[in-house]
Amino acid sequence: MAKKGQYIYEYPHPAVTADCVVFGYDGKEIRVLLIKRGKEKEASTSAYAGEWALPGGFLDVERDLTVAHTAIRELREETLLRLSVKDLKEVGTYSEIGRDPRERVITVAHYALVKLAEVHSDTDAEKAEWYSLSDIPSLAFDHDRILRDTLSRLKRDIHFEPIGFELLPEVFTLPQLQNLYESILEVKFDRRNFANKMKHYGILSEVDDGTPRHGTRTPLKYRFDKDNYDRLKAKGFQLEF
Amino acid sequence: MAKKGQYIYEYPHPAVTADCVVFGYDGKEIRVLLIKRGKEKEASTSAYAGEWALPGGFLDVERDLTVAHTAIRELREETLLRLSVKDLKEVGTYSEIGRDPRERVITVAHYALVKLAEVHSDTDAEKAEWYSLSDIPSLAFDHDRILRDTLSRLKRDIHFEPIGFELLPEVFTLPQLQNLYESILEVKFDRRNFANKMKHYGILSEVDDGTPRHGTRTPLKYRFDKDNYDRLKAKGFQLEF
DNA sequence: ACAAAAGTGTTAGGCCTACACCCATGA
DNA sequence: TCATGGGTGTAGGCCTAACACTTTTGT
Repeated sequence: MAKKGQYIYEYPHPAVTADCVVFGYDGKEIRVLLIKRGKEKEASTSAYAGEWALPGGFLDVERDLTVAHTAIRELREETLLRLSVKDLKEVGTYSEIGRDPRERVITVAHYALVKLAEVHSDTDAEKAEWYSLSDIPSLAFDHDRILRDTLSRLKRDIHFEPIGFELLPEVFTLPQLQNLYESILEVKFDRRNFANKMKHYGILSEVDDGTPRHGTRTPLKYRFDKDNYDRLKAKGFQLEF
Repeated sequence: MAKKGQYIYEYPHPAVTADCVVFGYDGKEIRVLLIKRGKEKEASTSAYAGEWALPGGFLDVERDLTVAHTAIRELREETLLRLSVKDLKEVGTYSEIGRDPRERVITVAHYALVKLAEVHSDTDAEKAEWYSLSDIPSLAFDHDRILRDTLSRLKRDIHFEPIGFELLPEVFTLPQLQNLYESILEVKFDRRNFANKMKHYGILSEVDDGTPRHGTRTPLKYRFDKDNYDRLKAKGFQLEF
């Protein structure tokens, strides 16, 4: 962060922060990465000390190229998770007077999808934790609202974006994919129709891992066909459900 | 605005502005409201003096409840257009270092749809002007980019929102509605299919204005059935095109 | 042995798309 | 009278949704 000192303006300026809702999928349900705010009395930074919050922090006016950069920097510092700006989607701005008790703070909320299995071990640093959606504690500031809004956004985006790509491991099964959609949208699909539709899009390629497969009890493995997906997306499509 | 003085912070703070892309429909094409930036040397406010820009301005840290309030306040001051916060949709945040030559300025872009016919006369105040999309001058700051982004957003939103409600007068004709969709999406539709689909949704009610209508040369008049629309929207629908 | 998980194909109905003619008005 | 604009209906194709049985594994 820029060094502490005296910064003088002719008119009052707000502080700006970036927050990030990081979603992961543990194979069963969607989880969200939360951090525990430091209890230490660090002067003015102790608002909502000890409470859970979305990862995020103050814009470094002199160094952060955009607020998205703020978000990834804070994410790295607070949770050791290394994302890049293109992994983030902007959700919206929260600017109500009084949303931060210290001073006027405007935050820009983002969200990101990560392959939980692959980052899991990196992120137990410090005080970050993956919470199941059904189990979210009450959050600092207006972060409850931000999380709710972001969830609706995710539900909408899932129709247009390859959510599966980003939340599932490289190789996955159809039941996993279906379960992912079902848990985000909170609905149930017919197995056969789901498979038909997915195969029809032509964005899945079967992975032959050698195992002979006698029965059908063990699901087939697939991988996303990124090329086909990109081609499809370019022509403007949507995954219907 | 808050009174001028000396405002001191321990860390540098950015300035925050809100901008607004106001779309209107003149019965033929979509237009955008632009303002001409003051030429007068008002100290630091003279960036891009004399150029066209989106209406907008600085957040009043002490008085604007949210950045959306900033947008409607500035809109009123600069163009005499009176909108309310619920008329605005947030498009996104623009925060690149250097996007404003004066200091670090982060802007939150919004858009609004207005019934051009009904506000037209109020807005010729000062230096505001409605520009056809095919005729946009080059704009101050990164406002070109903001406008482009907002247009794509509008094209997306049109599938989910009752754009017609907000851009057309109370009473309108099917050809008008079709032309509106066609000019936003830059495509052409089959007249019969368009009419079938629209009527099928059940959100149009025919307006009987007494005229006997011999031929079919004069189009029928309709009004949106807001109740039906809201009901439809609540169950989650989308206008397909 | 029984319950749970996964693979697979067909049919009916609805929605989208393509398409042509008639009438009235204004030039 | 001719061109333009606007209203109207239908048939075919595609996509969606509903639906049952078999196999295997684990308990």
